[in-house]
Amino acid sequence: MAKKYWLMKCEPAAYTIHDLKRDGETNWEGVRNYQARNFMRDEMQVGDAVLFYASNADPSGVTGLATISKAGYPDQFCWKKGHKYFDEASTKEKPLWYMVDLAFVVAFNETIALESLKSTPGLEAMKVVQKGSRLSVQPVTKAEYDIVVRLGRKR
DNA sequence: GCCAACGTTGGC
DNA sequence: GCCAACGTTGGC
Repeated sequence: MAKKYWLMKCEPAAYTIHDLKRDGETNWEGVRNYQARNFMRDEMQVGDAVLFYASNADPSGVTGLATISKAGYPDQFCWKKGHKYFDEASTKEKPLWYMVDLAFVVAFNETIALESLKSTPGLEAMKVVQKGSRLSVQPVTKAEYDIVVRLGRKR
């Protein structure tokens, strides 16, 4: 399968690109949205490229790059009673939610703010720049990915 | 911290 | 199957 490109959101209070740099690799668990789940379960492949996006941040924007190091597999945290992400609707026979693993690639020196994304030609169609877009895992095109990487390298 | 936009739930 | 109520997301 051809390499795909993604944007994945996370609040800095939960996890940042610097945490990922320190850890090298992390589990991307806790996604509880069907669209996002379907992308992780059905489409993500090892080696896919990821724009790491900080939401609810100052400023919000892309803070670095990551890559998929493990493709979609059942979210283990659904099965832990009492855990924040416990969900009894998900069983080992029929998992409801999925997670992937991410590996660190690079942290940008400066956040590429949402504002910059909005004003950059070629990125108009990105979901993240559209008002009210809450999807935490979203596909981006190679062209969009390349533009963002170029913005990141400049700084 | 506010609040608009969105997704999900549940009564009917 | 509609839609109001609710909970959550995320920009500001």
